[in-house]
Order: sequence, then structure tokens, then C-alpha cells
Amino acid sequence: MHAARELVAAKGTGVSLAEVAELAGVSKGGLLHHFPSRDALFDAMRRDGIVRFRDGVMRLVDLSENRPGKILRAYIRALCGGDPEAMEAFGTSPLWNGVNETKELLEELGENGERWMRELTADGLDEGRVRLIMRAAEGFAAAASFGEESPETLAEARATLLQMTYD
Amino acid sequence: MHAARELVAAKGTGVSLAEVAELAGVSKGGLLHHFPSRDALFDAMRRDGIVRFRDGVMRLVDLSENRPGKILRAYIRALCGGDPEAMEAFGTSPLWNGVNETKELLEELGENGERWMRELTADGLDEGRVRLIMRAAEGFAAAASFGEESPETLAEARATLLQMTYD
DNA sequence: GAGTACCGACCATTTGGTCGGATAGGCAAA
DNA sequence: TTTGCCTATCCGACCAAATGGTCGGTACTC
Repeated sequence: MHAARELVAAKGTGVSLAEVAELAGVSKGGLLHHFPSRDALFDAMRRDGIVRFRDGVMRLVDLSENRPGKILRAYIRALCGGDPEAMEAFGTSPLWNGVNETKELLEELGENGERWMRELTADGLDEGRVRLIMRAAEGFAAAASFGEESPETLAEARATLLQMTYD
Repeated sequence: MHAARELVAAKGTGVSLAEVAELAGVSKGGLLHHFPSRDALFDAMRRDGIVRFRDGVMRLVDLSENRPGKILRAYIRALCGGDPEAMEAFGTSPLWNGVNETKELLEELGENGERWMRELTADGLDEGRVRLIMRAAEGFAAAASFGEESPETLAEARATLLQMTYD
């Protein structure tokens, strides 16, 4: 899956099983032993991406802060310049375009979104404001992944967004 | 190209030339007469997407407004619930993942971003604020395309973002 | 000896792309 | 007007390569 991630990030969803297998150091047969089909591999990657992103954010939570919005600030840090791994987990967007094909996964994605909202508003922050901030952070991350944001503007945005979490 | 757009939106970048040709009502040979290769077709679609999105936004500019931020507000309206066509033009994201392959296009994309910033800040708005608002709008649009925003929360976000343009 | 991980040969199908030719419209000369 | 020619559009048959997936077999572990 690590190999698959790299290849998808670099070349999009068009990667062949043979390529993945080669980079992973196994044969195509071996690969298909673990993931019964191409779609199964991709679904597994999507699920993995969700939890990896969550982990990446949670790792950035600063427990020493004693104001509401700890997780939201970690969310911002993860997407706007903090953790490259979290950004990658969020940014393997090629994958998310084929999501429609698997009904289950679409539902899981919806649940995941609701769970984030629950977690981010758990300490009393206003939902509308949280939504605005998280979508802005996501927008910056997406723009950055296309090279449309310089490190400077990204840093500035991060500072602004972090400030916005302090009511 | 209209056919290709539909198919890419529905099934991702994996569409075959045969499928596109069939939906377009031409033969594969006929299709390849207009676009010498698969990549040529996709590049054309990307360029087309850029101008279609710009057109969609510009069509939503309200000339009767007499406060700075006219274009920025149109940008918000286009992405947060206004023009479905503009959202689609922005949301054919599957395409943008393969962008790295064509160096020229990546440059064009960068120029396009700068042009937007120039146009959006032309009437004196603060660049940082403009950036924040446009990225937020983009984030909402992306989330909406995955079904992660209800029409209500989208409308609320639009109102908030529009308000933010009035200094 | 049972189960798991893995290989490698194999196959049917699909894919992007080529090519020779058919059709139709525009334009100039006769 | 007619004739001839040229170009743009488009077809359909064709091809080599690649692809997802199957299957029988092997090696290793518990």
C-alpha cells in the first residue's frame, strides 16, 4: 500500500497493478493475493487515507493549550504547512474521485465528515465558524498541492486561521 | 469535449477514447482527428475548464454593487451554490491530478492563479483577506462535491463569506 | 499436515493509436 | 455552369502493447 500510495500520488489513478507490484517488491500474483482486485486495493487505500489523516491531525494536538479549539488548531497546522504526511494523506485526492463507485465508502466518508464536525465542535466552538475555518484550511491545502500557494502565503494563512480559532 | 466532460465527471480519468467517441456520436478515428492523442484531449479539457470557470464567475458579477469586492463576491456565489455550471467547471477535479505531466499547463495554471489574485485585489481589497475568502469558497465547493455539505450549511457559508467581503 | 504468503505462466479483453479511403464543401479555371 | 482539385472531416478495420485477473504450484511456518 505504501508503494501504491507513492505511485498514485505521482501518476494518478491510472497506475497498473504491475507497477505497484514491482515497486512493492512483489509479483502481481502476490499483490492480488492481499487485495483480491484493483478496486479492493483502492478502497483499502481510501480507508487508510482517512485514518492516516486523522492520526496526523491528532498528533499535532497541543495538549498544553487550555483554550477551546485544540483539535481545530491541529487541523489547521496539519493542512497549512505542518505535517507533510498529513497533507499527503489529505492530498491523495486522485483517489477520491472514484469514490462514487463504492456506495459503502461514500457513506463512510459522510460519517467521517460528521465525526470531524462533532470532534471539532465538542469544546463549544460555533459550528459555522468551525466549518469556515476547516474548509479554508482544506482550500489552502488543495491550492498548495497545485503549487498555487507559496510557503509565505501559506504561513500567513495558517497564522490568520489559528488566530480565528481564538474567538 | 462536452461528452468527455460528462464522462470524466462521472467515471474519472479512466475513460477510454471509445467511450467518449460513442457518447459524442463519432467514431474513435473521428475523435482522434480533432485531438491527436488522449493527452491532447485532456489538456484541451483542462484549458477549457479554466476559461469556463472564469466565464461562470464573471457572469455572476453584479455591476449594480458599488462597493469593492464585486468579483470576489461573484467568485463566492459561483462556488457556494450559485452557478452549477461554474461549480462543475471547477469541480472536474479528476482532471487536475494529471496536471503534473504537462509542464506548460502547470505554468499556465500558476499564471491563472496569479491573474485571479490580481483581478480579485484590483479594487483595493487586502490580499490576505481575499486569499482566505477564496480558499474557503473553494474548500466549501470541494466538500460539497463530495456530498459533505448540505444545501443549508452551504448557504450559510455563502452568506458569511459574502459578509466578509464588506471589510 | 494444514494454512498462509507468494510466484510465474497464462489468457481474454481492452486500450491508444495508425492508416487508407470515403464523403462533402469551397474555390478557381474553363 | 460545369469541371477539377484541394482540404477538412470522419469512418472502420486493424495492430501491438498493456492490463486485470485466474490458476496450479512452491516454500515456509505453526
